Amino acid sequence: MKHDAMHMAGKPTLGFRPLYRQVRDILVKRIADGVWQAGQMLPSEPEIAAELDVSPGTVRKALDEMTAENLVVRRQGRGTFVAKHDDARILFQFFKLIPDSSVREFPDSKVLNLTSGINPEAASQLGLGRRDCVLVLDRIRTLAGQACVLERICLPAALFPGLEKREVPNNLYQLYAMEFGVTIGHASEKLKAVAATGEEAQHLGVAVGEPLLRVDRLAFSLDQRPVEWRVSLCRTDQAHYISDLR
Amino acid sequence: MKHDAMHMAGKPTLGFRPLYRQVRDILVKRIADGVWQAGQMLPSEPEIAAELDVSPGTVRKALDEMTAENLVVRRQGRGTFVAKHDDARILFQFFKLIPDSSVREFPDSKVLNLTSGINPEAASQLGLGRRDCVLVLDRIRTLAGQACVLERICLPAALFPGLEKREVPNNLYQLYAMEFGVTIGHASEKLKAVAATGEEAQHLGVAVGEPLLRVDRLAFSLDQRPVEWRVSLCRTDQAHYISDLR
DNA sequence: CATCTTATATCTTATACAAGAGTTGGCGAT
DNA sequence: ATCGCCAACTCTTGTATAAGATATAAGATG
Repeated sequence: MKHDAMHMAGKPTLGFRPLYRQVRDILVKRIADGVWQAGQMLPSEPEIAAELDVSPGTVRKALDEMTAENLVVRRQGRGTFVAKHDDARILFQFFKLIPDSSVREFPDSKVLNLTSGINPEAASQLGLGRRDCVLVLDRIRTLAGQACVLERICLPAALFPGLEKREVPNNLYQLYAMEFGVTIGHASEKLKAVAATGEEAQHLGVAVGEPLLRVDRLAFSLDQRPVEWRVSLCRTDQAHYISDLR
Repeated sequence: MKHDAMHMAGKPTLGFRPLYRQVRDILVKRIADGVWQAGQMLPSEPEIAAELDVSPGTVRKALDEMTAENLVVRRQGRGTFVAKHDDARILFQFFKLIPDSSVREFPDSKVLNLTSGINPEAASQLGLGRRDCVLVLDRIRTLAGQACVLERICLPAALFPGLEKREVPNNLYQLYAMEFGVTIGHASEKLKAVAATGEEAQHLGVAVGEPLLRVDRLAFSLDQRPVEWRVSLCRTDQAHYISDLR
């Protein structure tokens, strides 16, 4: 009775999704749509199960996957909560640069520039039309008292209306989620070592030609669409980028 | 009856491990000890369950975790197999450098040097005594026809007896597993951008001072002990290092 | 104010059945 | 008699569900 979906098409296995994955999709969509907001507690597993008319174990398996993706946080005896980008664990999910000889810390930011306009290269990266409006934010970040990262962040203007006229906070991904309903789910980064150009060197306080770590990041929202393109140039003389291979 | 372990100590919760995790530990140990070798098929879930006197679902949950850690590979209808380092998926688990404009490929290697002796710095990284013997392997790797990576690999000599007198293959982690019973479970890498020194520049065919990506990797065996320290210097003018953030 | 009870959340374990993948053996055509 | 095909069998992992254990916090109780 529960497997009607798989028998609708001609071939049973084509287009079939397990029940727990369908449940997962429903729950993810609710978070993406802001029905359940960051930090908020979800209904209990039995409640969700009753509402969707599945067994609690199936809901649980859906939440297992979402936990593995850092989308929700579970606490036994308390409940299940939508992951928030200011939790210590989630904060460093997307910030991989740490000082060589001290504990992990979150950097300060100073905005250099914030404009909007046509930008074919960024539009292409973000999967937009060549003439779609793109927001471009330049800023410099400070780690352990030293100017350390110079970055350019490109966003689809359509998704972030009014961002230009706003005070830009340090924690961008929290802003995206709270004010614009855009939750970053994952990102893929490409790293290179490059030589500092004149302007870059000046901003970071290093000599021209000095090696910098160039991090090219494309970040995706919960519905798997690219929503941020970011290129960061990092001094790595007193810090390093960490990557865990499992 | 199954929870005796938790009642032995004063506090119930201290030192208590769920049954499925105990099963996981047993299975991991069997792989680590070579009882089940790379590529080999494990007994079926019901068989393992009967042998350990737990329910199949418990074995299954243990294998779920091991699958997530890339330790085993499951194939519906076929069986569960110990992960092998020449499977396409596992191969690139530990090799993150890919050419800018072509498909992923695995590099060739040419050994420059292989020695053994005292090396306090490497010994410290590997958690050995300062005077324990360390193997040091220098080699250069070629990607898409271009000398691309210059790396130094340090190993505890005690774990790899006779490695010095042996032909060193391209795929080291497969060698560790097959010939020395050492399976790499995970690794943590620290990345920096550095300037090429004279010798480095010569080996890689770049100018002195050219930016290189320096990857400092510590790799751990299944029992969580560091067994390989590797520093790789990479040209990134035609390749990049990828990192997925989830 | 400390302790116990209770309600409710997640966590663990168990069981039944479905789906995928070889293997085997029957059966007909050649 | 032999080859090829296909159905049935049997083994595997995958999915769905349910019941009891454990953890947490709030309220009752002394």
